[in-house]
Amino acid sequence: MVRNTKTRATMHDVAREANVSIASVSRFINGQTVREEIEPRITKAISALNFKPNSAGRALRASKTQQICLSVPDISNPVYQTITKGVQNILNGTDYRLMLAPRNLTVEENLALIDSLDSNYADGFIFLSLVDDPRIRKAFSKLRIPAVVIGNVQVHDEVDTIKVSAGAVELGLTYLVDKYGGEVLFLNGPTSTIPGRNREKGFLEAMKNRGIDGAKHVVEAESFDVEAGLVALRTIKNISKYRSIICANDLLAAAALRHLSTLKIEVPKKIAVIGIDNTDLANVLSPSLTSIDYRSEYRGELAAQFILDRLEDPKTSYRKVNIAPELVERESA
Amino acid sequence: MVRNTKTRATMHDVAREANVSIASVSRFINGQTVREEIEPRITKAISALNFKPNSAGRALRASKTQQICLSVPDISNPVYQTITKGVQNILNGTDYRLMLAPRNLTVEENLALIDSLDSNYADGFIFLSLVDDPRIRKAFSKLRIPAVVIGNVQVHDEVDTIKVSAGAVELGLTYLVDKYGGEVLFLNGPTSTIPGRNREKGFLEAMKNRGIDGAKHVVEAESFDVEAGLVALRTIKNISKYRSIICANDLLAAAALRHLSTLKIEVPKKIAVIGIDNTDLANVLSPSLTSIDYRSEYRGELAAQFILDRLEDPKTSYRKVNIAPELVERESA
DNA sequence: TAACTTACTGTAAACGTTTACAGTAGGAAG
DNA sequence: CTTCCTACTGTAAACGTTTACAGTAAGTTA
Repeated sequence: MVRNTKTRATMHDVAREANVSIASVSRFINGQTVREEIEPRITKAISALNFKPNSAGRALRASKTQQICLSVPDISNPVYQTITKGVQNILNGTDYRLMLAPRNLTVEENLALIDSLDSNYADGFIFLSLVDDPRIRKAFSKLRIPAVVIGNVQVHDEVDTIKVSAGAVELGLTYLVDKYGGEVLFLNGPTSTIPGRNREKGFLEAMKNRGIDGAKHVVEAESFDVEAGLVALRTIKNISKYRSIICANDLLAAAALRHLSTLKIEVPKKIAVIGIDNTDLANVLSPSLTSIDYRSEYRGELAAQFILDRLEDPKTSYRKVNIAPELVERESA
Repeated sequence: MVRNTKTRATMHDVAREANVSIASVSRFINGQTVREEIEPRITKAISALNFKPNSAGRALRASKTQQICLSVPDISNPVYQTITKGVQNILNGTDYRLMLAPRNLTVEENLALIDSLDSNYADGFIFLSLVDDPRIRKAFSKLRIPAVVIGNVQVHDEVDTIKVSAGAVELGLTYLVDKYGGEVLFLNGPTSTIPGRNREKGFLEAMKNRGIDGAKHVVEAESFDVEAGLVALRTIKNISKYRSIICANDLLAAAALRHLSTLKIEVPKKIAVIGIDNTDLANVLSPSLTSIDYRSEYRGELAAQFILDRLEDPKTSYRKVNIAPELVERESA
């Protein structure tokens, strides 16, 4: 009954207090059945000593950290916040904790992160990178824990992947042309990123199908944020000749709305605007933003669920999911 | 030279390969000096075996997890994202990892979280709660790791705290009245939360100083988000009688802008709008939002720095910082 | 030369769990 | 009655580090 308040009670203390072996305490805690008689003794001892199992001891012995590492390019971007939230939604019901990795905007940051996972601080890895590189692919293939990839980064096949299918830009373009006619401007993010490349490709192909050389209708921002979007838009001399703008994400669309508002060009009356990602932002902007939804929160939830499933049963066959884009109409188009 | 590719190399393996004792390997890794002759042997063995120290072993022996737990009410809110980013900014330069706790909107969620920290999975705790409760205070006082509190939740004194001083609403009110005159509406969040209470108090006092009973000029949203803001605003019959609206955060301000835009009431020509928090949102909205800055990213950075400082030297005297509000003028007021 | 100091090294014991294994008690089956 | 099975139990050995301690070699001082 001598309780040391300075240091935490261990399983040994509980075992002594309950007058059972430490193994029984461990088994009881981990949900195995113990003799009916000793169960209340253990419960009592645990609460008397305020015992909580030590994560490190557990992790060391069982080689399980109960942690999932989530890596997104940049937590400033609403779409990654939404994905993070999705992951959290699922993890919170479990006894897994969420580790938020440092941002991974560059190849080097990605490599350092993937490398660090060798220190065994996480049981699973949810990976979302905007950049692609053979070194990333190689490092990734040496990973010793299950991983889920969100997005189109190229890695080996032994992972669950949640991709977004390519049709978003085409979908938006069709909508804009059908509804408004006229010329369409594509405000893209950097083509050094995977989505930048893919979305440009989607735009050019869709334009080609219409017999137009899309290249003249693209303006590329230096990054996927509002500032860069504004800078890019200011390079366009005669923006009024466009009937609509499709933007590679909602932040760029926000930039477009601001730019047009500054120029007193009415949206969508004069120029219609569409974003991609359908983040929380879309409902906050005025006019509210018509945006192409890739179900970010759901993708986060899916990723977390895939990891949990695989941790439970490593033999599960690898799942390859494609999320179809869906246009959500609001005021801006 | 027999390398087992199935299981990770341990320090023992490195020691054997380098023909030194495991203690020397450990010391070398932890930056202590070793005999000049053996240093290259260890380095070589480490890279040959691709050794990475195991976090769990380290954590168990050294009672240090190298993890900081961050708890914010709800990652959906831009202001907490910004704070998270600030924390990340500081942590990324160190060998500490960031754990993102589940949301803590309710008292129960807070209690469960604080309780869970007894499992020793984090070395430090950054705590930001909207709700206050004696049980939280009590649980918090039993915490065995250093903590930093962001915001005005009541806990014991042996923590570093980063508060925001009360003047924000007063500041905004003065600005609005001086600039526009007329009546001011205060769109508040729930008064069941700490900032809701404080901001209401600030508003009522500031109004009283002007000889006005502020109570009639307050509308309370059910939560600090856009939807709730819109719902609350719709209950106001004749909004045109107000010359300006001050909102308890930027999301509510976004709701105000949307509401006014729907009603075709020009901002700031007919009604001016001010938000609080000066989140990324402010620059994205149109008209861009005049908002009262509490330096969220900086607060996150400060919190992380405080934790690191205290982990380095537990004797550091407890710091109590107050962040003064600062009005950032943009288009909406 | 010896005695002392300095600067390092290796041995071995932790840290707090989980779990293989051997053991035991009690009931069922023969 | 013995034998077998079931359902538990406790002992003790890990897991991979860090670190107290004792030991040693080389350099310094007298």
